Amino acid sequence: MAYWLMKSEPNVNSYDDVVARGVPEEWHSVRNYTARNNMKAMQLGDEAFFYHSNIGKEIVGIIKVVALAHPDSTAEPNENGKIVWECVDVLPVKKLPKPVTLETIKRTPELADMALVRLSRLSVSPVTDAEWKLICKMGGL
DNA sequence: GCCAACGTTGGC
DNA sequence: GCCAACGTTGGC
Repeated sequence: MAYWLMKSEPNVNSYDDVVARGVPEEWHSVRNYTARNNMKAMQLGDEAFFYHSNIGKEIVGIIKVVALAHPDSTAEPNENGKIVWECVDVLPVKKLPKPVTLETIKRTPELADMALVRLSRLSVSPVTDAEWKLICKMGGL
């Protein structure tokens, strides 16, 4: 069981939007190979932090992987007729009672080296067990 | 709105 | 295969 962090712009798809729909949904529109590869490495039941980029800049909840990587329904085939972009399907698990902000993460020595901080443009990144546990605790879980 | 970081593209 | 130019992401 591995842990991840997935970014979304809350004005496009917020955690509350996902909860309100209440059905599994594709984590579509990722167009970066590293992020895609991270999704291909995900297993059923893996959990991920849901991070609001641009607005809020904080981890607001937890989602889980309910379908392994499959072709992204929003992707166009390339010149060889292949769809290279894939995504997993996710469901919300629970909201963090206290969102953990990027600022807090940067100020916390144990978290300052997270992929979220080091690779700020990567929209799907790995989270270590230690980072996961600490953020859950800081988030009030 | 600016800019740093980084990925992609295309000329050579 | 290198590198300059350009585009995008996302924090500030």
